[in-house]
Amino acid sequence: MSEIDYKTLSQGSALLARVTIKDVAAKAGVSTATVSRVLNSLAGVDSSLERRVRAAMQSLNYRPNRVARSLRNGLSQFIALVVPDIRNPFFSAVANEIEGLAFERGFTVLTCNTHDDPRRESRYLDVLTREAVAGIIICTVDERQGHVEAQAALKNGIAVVAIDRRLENAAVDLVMSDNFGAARHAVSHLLTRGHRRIGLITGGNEYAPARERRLGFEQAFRDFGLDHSGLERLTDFRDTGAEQGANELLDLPDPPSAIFVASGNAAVGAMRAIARRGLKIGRDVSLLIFDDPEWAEAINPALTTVGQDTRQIGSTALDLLMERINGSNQPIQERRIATTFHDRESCLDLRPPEEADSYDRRVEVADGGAIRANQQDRTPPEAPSPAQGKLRARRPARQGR
Amino acid sequence: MSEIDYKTLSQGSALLARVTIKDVAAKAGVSTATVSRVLNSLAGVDSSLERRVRAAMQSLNYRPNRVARSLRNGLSQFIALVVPDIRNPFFSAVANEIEGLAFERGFTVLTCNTHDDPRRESRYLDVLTREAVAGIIICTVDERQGHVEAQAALKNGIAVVAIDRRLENAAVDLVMSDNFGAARHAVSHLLTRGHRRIGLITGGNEYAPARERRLGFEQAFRDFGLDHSGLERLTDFRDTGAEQGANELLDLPDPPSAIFVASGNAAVGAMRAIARRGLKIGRDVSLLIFDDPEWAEAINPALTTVGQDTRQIGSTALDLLMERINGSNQPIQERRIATTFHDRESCLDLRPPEEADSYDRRVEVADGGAIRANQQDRTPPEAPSPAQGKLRARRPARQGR
DNA sequence: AGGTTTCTTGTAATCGTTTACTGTGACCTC
DNA sequence: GAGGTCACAGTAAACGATTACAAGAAACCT
Repeated sequence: MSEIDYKTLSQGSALLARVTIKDVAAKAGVSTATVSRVLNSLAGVDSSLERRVRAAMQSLNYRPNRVARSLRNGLSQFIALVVPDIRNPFFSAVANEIEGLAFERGFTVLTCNTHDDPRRESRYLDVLTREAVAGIIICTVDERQGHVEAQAALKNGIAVVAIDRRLENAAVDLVMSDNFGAARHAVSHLLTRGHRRIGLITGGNEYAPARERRLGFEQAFRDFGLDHSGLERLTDFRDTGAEQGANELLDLPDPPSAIFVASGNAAVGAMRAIARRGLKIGRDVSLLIFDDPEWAEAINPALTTVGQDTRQIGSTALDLLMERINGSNQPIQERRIATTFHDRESCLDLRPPEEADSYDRRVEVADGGAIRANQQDRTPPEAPSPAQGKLRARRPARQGR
Repeated sequence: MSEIDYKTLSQGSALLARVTIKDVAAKAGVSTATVSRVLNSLAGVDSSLERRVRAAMQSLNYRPNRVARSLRNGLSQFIALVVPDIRNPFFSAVANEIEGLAFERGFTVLTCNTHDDPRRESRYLDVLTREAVAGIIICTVDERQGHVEAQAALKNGIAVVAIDRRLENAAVDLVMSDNFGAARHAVSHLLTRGHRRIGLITGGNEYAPARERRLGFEQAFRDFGLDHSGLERLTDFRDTGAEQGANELLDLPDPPSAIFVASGNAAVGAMRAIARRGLKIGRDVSLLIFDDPEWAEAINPALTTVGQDTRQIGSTALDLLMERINGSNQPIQERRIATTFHDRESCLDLRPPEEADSYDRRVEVADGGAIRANQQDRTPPEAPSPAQGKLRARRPARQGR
């Protein structure tokens, strides 16, 4: 706040003389080694000296230089989060969780958008390695090839954890939702309510979550002793692809009575397609989506969704990463995170009223699709609790729509 | 890929011997100074030497150590983005833009969520200063106090640019939407269509954008020669506050015929309130929201919105920041970014059919609310082009609803 | 008292760059 | 040919921390 400040300020990028460990040492009348020891609270410093050092640090308002520390230690206090697109609510929610917890542990998060571009991903990983980040949490663009750069990072002592997508051939921990179980449960929900022609819009086979969700979709049909309807549309996880997929499905001579969209991003596209042709969700066509963005509950009709536990995914990934950073040699882990099924208003019950039974509105789904009632539910008159693993239709078929 | 790699890999955080500038110098038979000169493409290196050095770098696969460089230079290749909440689509869109452009310029982005907590913000700024980031783009939590830490950063030669919120008493550039004009235009839209009781849900007075949007709201009434309706609800920019505000408005004996929600986040809360009481947007109550999240267009009815130009905000902020980083001494700048009005389906036209005139569906709003037709429009049969600055109602009053 | 151990502190090397300064020829000029 | 300039390359000192090692003092033992 003195005049000097304004002078340097007006000089643009001129650097103020910063207070270093040397200044503290001089002020306290000790060596820099001692200051450093106090700084890192290493044992073996006389308490009177320590007090003097701390006082000096205080009065000089000393803040250690993190860059110098990184250079010396070979590791920084950064962790990186590498995702395809931070605008995707799923990723921004995960990012939010990771950032919050990391900060509390003294780490700062580097957010790296790859925009689904493998070259960008590898350039990022290269930079991150050179910045000596302590760890990387990554949702790779290319499950097959991503491991190359990841190995390089590992070789440099950087911890790596994969989220949401597999990193094949790389010895890294993985955290992702129980996609198979969630999809299976969701589609069972539709089948139970009489839907038989169910469309699926999902990403291509190259991503584990897309594969697993499709498999869950098909498994649900098998659980009911039905052939799956052949209404799968493998597009990408973006809204434009999904819009096209939805258009194709709705153009069919015998269109599906319900559509399961396997990602929140894609759901926007599907909804656009539905709206554009003047159809109403929950009346003309049922919609069930994977992911539970904030707005899904606020619109009319409120969407029935599969919510991923972004907080749990984020915190689990960070925990695993921290363990690795701290030198853990545990075997590679794969953690599956339970999802929550939010039964709202976008799925018609096609059964005649007398057959419709009550059910929970909010169900946690884990263990491959087995159903558990959620304690927080407001209206759990009777838990359905079907046969473990195998759900059975109560009625044979009944053509939807 | 050799056995050595796996050995170190299994040792957890053991560091591989990295190839340094010394190795390159040795291999090329020159001094480290020369290598550094080549690296930074400084003049005065014999071309044959340069070739040898480059060859050595190639064959050793040398990558400069960014941390060492930072320590020496006092500046890193990081820029930080400090925002209240990255989950807010507005911020994640801005972040996406900034990240993309920064990466192309060789910078990596640190994302810092303050969660609307001033202490967290100041702790972050402290860390960022110690990490010697090159620049900070910040949407402060506290317009009054934020400047303290920002000054500290400036003193350390770190460039600072404010977005979306003012940083009072700090000599930093500012980039934000033309909030006043956008709100004025949006509310004029409602007034033109016969709405008279218009609710406003916005953030408190402590934030410049909230203030400006409220002022724009009131100005629109004045433009029409009307008293503004006294239906303002100053809550916060979050969904819960907005939900409560909407409930209050809808509970009124004479509820508003339209509600203007001054932020996308808050809109979710307002919509929830509307849905919970079984009202239908665009039929029972008109809704107009600030911000244009992706889903606004996909739902039914599609929401009429004021879209902020997140790309322009991001790129302008980054440009200004880069100029400062490169030592620009330009006077402080304030850049206002034009918004785009998306006229969709959530606002009723209360006029009798014969009075309703055609209008543009998508209008860029700049210069304090003056209207310009947008070239991309599909249906511009006749530009309304009202008197500059002053809009006039074509009919006196007509009580809405 | 001498020797050994223990505890505390300091000295100085180190991390991988950048860069001010110095040195060394080559070339030019008078 | 002496003196001056220039272009290039190398030497070594930073940047600010950490830490192996040495040194000194105190305590303890025989």
